[in-house]
Amino acid sequence: MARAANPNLKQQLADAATEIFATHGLAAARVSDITDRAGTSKGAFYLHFESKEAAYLEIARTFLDRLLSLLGCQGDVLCDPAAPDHLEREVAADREFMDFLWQHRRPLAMVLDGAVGTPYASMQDEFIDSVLRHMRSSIHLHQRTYPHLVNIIDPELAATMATGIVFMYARRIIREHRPPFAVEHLIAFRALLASGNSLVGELAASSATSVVPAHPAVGSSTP
Amino acid sequence: MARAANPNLKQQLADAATEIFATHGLAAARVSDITDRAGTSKGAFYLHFESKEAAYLEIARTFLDRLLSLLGCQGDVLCDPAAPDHLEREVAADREFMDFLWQHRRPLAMVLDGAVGTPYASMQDEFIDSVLRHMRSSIHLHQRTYPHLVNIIDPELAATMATGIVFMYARRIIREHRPPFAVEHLIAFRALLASGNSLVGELAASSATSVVPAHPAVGSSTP
DNA sequence: GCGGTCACTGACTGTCTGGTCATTGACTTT
DNA sequence: AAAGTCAATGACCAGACAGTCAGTGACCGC
Repeated sequence: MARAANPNLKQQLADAATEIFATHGLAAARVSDITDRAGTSKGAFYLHFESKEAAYLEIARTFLDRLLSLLGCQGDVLCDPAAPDHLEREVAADREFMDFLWQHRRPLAMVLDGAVGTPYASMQDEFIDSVLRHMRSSIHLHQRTYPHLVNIIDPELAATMATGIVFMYARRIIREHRPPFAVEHLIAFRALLASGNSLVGELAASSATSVVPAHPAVGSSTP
Repeated sequence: MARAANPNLKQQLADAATEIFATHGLAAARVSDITDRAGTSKGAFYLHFESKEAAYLEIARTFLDRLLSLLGCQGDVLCDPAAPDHLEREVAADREFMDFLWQHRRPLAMVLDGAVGTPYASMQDEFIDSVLRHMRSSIHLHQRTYPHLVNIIDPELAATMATGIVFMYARRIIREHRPPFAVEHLIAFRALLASGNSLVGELAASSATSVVPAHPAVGSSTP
């Protein structure tokens, strides 16, 4: 054996690359920017990464896989809307998700902003699609808990709105570098759905005539 | 006088540049890509634009100014929520706005995706801020028309949700190159607000006990 | 403390592209 | 039709940067 490799070097390079990709984008990022920031040399970079593009791909993939894994786990935990602590679990899951985005705001910025004009531009779409799918299935579960929900709002609109809230949150943490108060927006949105459901329920109960048909689901958008 | 300049050349160059910037981003766009697409020479490009960056700035600025102008005009037209045709006007304004984004989807893509790592990256924020401001004032007007609205939803959350819907729409037209059915989502969202307002109103009327305090505005987020 | 291995270095190369400018030739004026 | 003007061209230049590789010396086993 000879001198041992620095076990942290690849991670240092990945961290530096994440920051540079997030602020400059893939095309404008210089490998020398990355190695300067990591306090190492260009040669070291190419010992650990095939190319600048390969480094981008590896870092972005790792981030997206973690995100998908988190959303997958949440889906498993929340799959039973009849559980007594389901609401608490859901709020906890939302907070965990928003916190995940906050903790990973640099790779998030990199994926959302960094790869225009490259074969990796589709990663932004992958992020949006993942969140949208997650929200669709989440809203689908809500429909079991809140029986009147389907009379109030088209599920696709609700999922789009929830995803839009997440996206607005993402843009804000990317820009302001601090967690905005808007963490609560997603939770508030869910509370709104619950509120709407119980309002319709109470109204149906207190009124002789069924009012529900007068308020059909708005925004039905199945093409 | 000598030979006359081609009066369309600058516009041809701007159109080509918009497309190239939208697909490649500012950093990765080549001036030769632009001139090839416009069917002209590099020299001609520099007769009309100071530099690649200046061309980006001019095109993006023109787009954003048109957007601001549209939103400003809409604000003027809609400032009287007591007008009898106010609802129709509002729906028309929303459709006009969504259609504007569709018609200008290439400069939109350019502004949203194209300028990471340059001094022009802030234009994406300018777009979001403009829409958010527009939605805030729009929701503010709703509060006069729908007196119970303030009991249902925090105005800031509502504005964020509306902006999120617009953003989701923008991302979709950029990706799919065809107007999604989601044009109706914004209009449906407004209908939802109206619906919620009348539900609370009906419930308050039909119930002896005031139910409204049981459903305070959710997501109050004034920091 | 010596020889061997290999992680790491950074000067160097080739390529790519933003921007320039001498030249061309289309069109006008006389 | 000759002279003059200037829009437009594209070969060229200079600088920047991705990626290479011969060299260095830190660390290991002996």
